[in-house]
Amino acid sequence: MESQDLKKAGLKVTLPRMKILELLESSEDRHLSAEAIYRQLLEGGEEIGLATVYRVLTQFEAAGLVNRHHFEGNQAVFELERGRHHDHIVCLSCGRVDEFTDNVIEERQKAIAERLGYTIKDHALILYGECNRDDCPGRQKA
Amino acid sequence: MESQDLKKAGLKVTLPRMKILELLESSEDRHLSAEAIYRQLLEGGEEIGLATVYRVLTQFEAAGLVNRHHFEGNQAVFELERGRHHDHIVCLSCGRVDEFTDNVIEERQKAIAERLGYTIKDHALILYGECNRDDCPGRQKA
DNA sequence: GATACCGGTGAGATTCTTTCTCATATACGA
DNA sequence: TCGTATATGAGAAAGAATCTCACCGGTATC
Repeated sequence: MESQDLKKAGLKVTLPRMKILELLESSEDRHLSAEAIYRQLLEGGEEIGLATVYRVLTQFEAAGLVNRHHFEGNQAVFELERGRHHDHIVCLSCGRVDEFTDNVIEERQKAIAERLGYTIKDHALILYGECNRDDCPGRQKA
Repeated sequence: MESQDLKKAGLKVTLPRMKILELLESSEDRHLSAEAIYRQLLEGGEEIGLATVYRVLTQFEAAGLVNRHHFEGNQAVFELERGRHHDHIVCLSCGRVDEFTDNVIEERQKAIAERLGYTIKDHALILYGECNRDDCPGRQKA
């Protein structure tokens, strides 16, 4: 029930917000750019402006409903916050994104920040590589 | 002798390239945006266009002379490659950047990539926080 | 039930960073 | 020194994200 999420976040339940939230929840690809969301909404017959998509996503981010990532490339991507922190590994050839967590790394990060005199607020750990999927264009046919 | 570096990188020794390289080597702040470099060149009386700064930095990056980072904020920053890989911790209040390395993290990253079926090409690990310097605007006077 | 209010929206303009275009200037081997 | 390929500078252009502002739709008020 997405409308609950919106109300909980202190946001009015409006059609664009609902549609965007639905799309984020149902999309196979968990990491979507604002443009991609906009396009899919148009294809779905919705009359939602790009400005609204950006606005809503920014509100969602502020409300903690989504996370914004800046992977390689120009546009930011958004993913639904699902309560489990994770980092990302991105295929440079096909754009595929996998998620992972590593407690050892998390602990080391905290220790490093403390040692250097920082109060850590956030972190970005992104690995870039080539994946081994058959349909990845970067893959040499074996 | 910067001109050696340029020749080694297969780049013609031109005035803009020399000046930009010198600036990167002598700057107190190791992480400079293209704009910042451009401004400092102008202040130094050089007649170098912004387009040239971007072009040269991109060439330097391709030649492995500099690294490009996308920290929080809109502009990329560039730093001279000094042969020692390191990650970054950035103060969200004052923009200060510190560098660190952690072999444990590096090893874990490799293991994770392998486990997920990726050949790792690069990685970005950036910690964001508040530093404890006296002159940091984010600091509460103690 | 009519009306005033207020946040939300869409379209386009705007900003900002970065890249591109192209005429001119420069480096460097012959 | 000359010739040619390459580099440069200025401005135009592209691309992402934000801002402006008139309009629209609920909601509250009477």
